[in-house]
Amino acid sequence: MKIDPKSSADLSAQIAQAIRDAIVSGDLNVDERLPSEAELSDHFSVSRPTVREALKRLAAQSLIRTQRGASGGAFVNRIRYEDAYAAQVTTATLLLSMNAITFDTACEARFALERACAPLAATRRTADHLATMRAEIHRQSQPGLTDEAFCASDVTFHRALVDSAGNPVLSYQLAGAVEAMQPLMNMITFSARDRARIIALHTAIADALEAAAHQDVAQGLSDLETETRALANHVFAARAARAAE
Amino acid sequence: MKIDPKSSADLSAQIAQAIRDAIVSGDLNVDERLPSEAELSDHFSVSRPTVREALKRLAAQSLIRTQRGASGGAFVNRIRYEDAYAAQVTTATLLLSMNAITFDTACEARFALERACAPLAATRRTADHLATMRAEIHRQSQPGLTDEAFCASDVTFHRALVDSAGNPVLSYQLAGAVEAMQPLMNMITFSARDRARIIALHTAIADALEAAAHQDVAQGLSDLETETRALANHVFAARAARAAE
DNA sequence: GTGGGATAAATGTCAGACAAATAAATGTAT
DNA sequence: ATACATTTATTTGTCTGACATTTATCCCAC
Repeated sequence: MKIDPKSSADLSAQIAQAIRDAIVSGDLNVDERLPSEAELSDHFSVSRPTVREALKRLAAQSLIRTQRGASGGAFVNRIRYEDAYAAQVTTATLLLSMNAITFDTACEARFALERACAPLAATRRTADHLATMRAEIHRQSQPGLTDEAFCASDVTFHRALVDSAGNPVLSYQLAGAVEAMQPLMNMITFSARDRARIIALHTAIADALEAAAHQDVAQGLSDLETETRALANHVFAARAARAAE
Repeated sequence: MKIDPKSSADLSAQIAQAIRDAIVSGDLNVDERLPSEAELSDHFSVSRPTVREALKRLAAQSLIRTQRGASGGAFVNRIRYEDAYAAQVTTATLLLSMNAITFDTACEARFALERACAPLAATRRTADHLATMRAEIHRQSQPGLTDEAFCASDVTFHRALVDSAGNPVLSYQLAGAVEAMQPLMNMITFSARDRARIIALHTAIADALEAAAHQDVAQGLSDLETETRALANHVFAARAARAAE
């Protein structure tokens, strides 16, 4: 574990990179304890605050955790599904909110990914998944539901669909796409007619999933994509026109 | 921007979260300058090293960048596609290497996602994408190619396929799945017969893409998935048997 | 043997200082 | 007046040393 003395980058960044490399390459195993901050500062010939900044960088990426007290220290984290999921959602949200990508692009990706789940979901969906989806459809059809509650239910519905594919990698990739879009979806006002159409499509998807007809699931998702993009583009166009006045 | 004085968590973690919230919620805009470290330590009533640890946490997530000198400071970063991509690859690699998910699961997800690209790719692929794919197929058929070079070419081939869908979100999600699997793929020894089968499938996929026959592209990918999983499982089973001796 | 306190080790936090980089203000010469 | 060099102020980067807090472990009295 070494750093380049003539690099111009921050020492804490270099040290963080050196430790990160050691973890990724397997030189440091899961749950292994790193040297103490004092030992690290000795090893790299820097002060303890500098080492600490490096460790905090790694902690921010969930690569290590720290424990206080005797026999405490920094330990290599086993990356958990939840950590990856949370990071994915944060990154995807920021990508979208900072306009690095458009709503249409995100929407297209989201439904393409969901369609990718359809064949697996048709095989593996359990009664539990179907029950969740039916329950959300019921919730969505209740009058007096706010737009935000409608969106939240929509997210739950789609998460159940994705989870029913039984592949955690797909679940966490999708989570980023779906949850990241929620702030934008929340800007949409759903008329009664819009909701009825969406609920009809949800029902068609649930029915197809129950019948294990994966092509029908995919078709339902495609129809829903068309519907969603039309709705969103309408809203954003109106918003842009109002802003131009 | 406030922190909870009676929370037991590290101050630097709380401060990082407070600033992160301000960024995600839009209170701090892209390229906006944060208060100086001295001002922040005043505001939160903590020392400057503590504030610095918080800022390093955010820097590790590419949420801010820092500049030295007068009129320097910490600025809110616009999340770039490359940053998200790099983070995605790191996370996916660690998830895989730490055995939180199996090779089969990752493989299944990868090909499901690639199939999701097929319809879009069939519409949007350019001559450039096709040329890249043909070139890689040619490289793969050269004798004397090492297994690692074969794998690297395989990755390039698949990246061209995904990029041809023309959706950056799909590209970066796939990058994680494909590149994360490379260390494991590198463990595989490809016999001449294996390579011939894979090259034939690659050719079929490229042909289908050129003909804009998206269902054939999907079918080719499915066949390739079967082939890859059989190969990998054979290798890992042999490896496990040898380890058990 | 068990309980409890002392002890040591480690991280968390603080204060103050200096170094280095950088932009703006200032001064100077042409 | 302009162009260039110099100074100055601001801000991050790093260091030193200290104290606070948490926690495992050892030791001793009971």
